[in-house]
Amino acid sequence: MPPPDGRRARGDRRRREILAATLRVVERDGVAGVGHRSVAREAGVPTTSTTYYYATLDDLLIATLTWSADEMAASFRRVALTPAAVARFIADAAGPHRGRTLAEYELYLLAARRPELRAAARRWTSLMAEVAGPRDPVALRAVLAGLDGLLIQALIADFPPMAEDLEPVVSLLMLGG
Amino acid sequence: MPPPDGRRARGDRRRREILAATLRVVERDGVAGVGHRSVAREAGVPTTSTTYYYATLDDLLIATLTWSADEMAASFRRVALTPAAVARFIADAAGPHRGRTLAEYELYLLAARRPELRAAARRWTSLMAEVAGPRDPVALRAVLAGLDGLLIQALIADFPPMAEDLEPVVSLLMLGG
DNA sequence: AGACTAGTGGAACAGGTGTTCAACTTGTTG
DNA sequence: CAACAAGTTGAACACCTGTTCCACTAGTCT
Repeated sequence: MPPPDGRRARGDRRRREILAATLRVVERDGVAGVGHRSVAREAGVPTTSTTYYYATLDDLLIATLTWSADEMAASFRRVALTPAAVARFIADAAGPHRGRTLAEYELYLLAARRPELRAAARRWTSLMAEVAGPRDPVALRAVLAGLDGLLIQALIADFPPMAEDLEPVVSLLMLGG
Repeated sequence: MPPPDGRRARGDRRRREILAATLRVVERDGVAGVGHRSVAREAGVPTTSTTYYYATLDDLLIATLTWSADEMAASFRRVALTPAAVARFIADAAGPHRGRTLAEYELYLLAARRPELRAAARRWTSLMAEVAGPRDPVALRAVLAGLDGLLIQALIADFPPMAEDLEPVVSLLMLGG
């Protein structure tokens, strides 16, 4: 294997820091708040380094949102497929991880206008489909749609819903299959 | 009744034209594309008239999105509560009325960050709840979430789904109640 | 008639934007 | 060592932004 290049190692670290800073900005101010300067300020680096690692703002945004979607999908993979556990996941997504969930739906909206982002946006639903195995596809679509709807509606509720309140709804949706 | 003031009549007309133009811009380019100049160009009016009728860009955006949400809710009111009709509604929303539906979800996202927009964003779900009457609230929430999810997933599909494909899923969701 | 009001629209201001450039440091390789 | 590559960064460019100002027209009212 090739000897590690110290420069590239530091570069990769900085690239990841910029990505993480961008995600924080999206969580706080939405996609609209992302700019070379705002991200650079958040990451504590000069303005030019964001353009060094991501030629255009679009590249930066796309890289950030797909990365975030991957992380969210991965975290969902660790959820047991019981109504209680899924209800807890939704409650957490709308509460403690609200910013991350918002970022996910910003990606949805961007994907609606840009085909190249769609695969990333569908990541967690297609992962779910894979995990669920070869069940009734109609029931599966119903569950996935229901969970997506519960999530987005939780985001525009005045107070984030509690897992106990979500559980019967989730249960009903999952029983459909 | 007071005699009509020609100036105010024209003014109101222009105000509505600006609103409609803003909605067209949102449909085409998203909330990000809304600016005094882009809207004015779309409406065929000088840049200053948008600020004359809506003091700030925010006012304009909020007025546009809540108006659009009201219209969408009203159009849903005319839908028969059968799986076939609802499936048709979703297919239309993701196909011919795609732009309008996208605008609706831009409002969702904005509402997630701004409490004052939430009532408007929840308009169509609360209207549905009212129409459905005093049914099982758990089943109702499941249906509403399912429809919302079907809509948003239809927006990030590679091809807008057809009503016939949606119908069994809608049917399953509605049978839950 | 004159006074008042609603609406119009061109010009401009101050500030922010994405991106480019070129000089620079630091690390790696022959 | 010299030659090259990777990364760093302040300054600057051209452009676009929201908003304000003000002179102006045209309806309405007494």
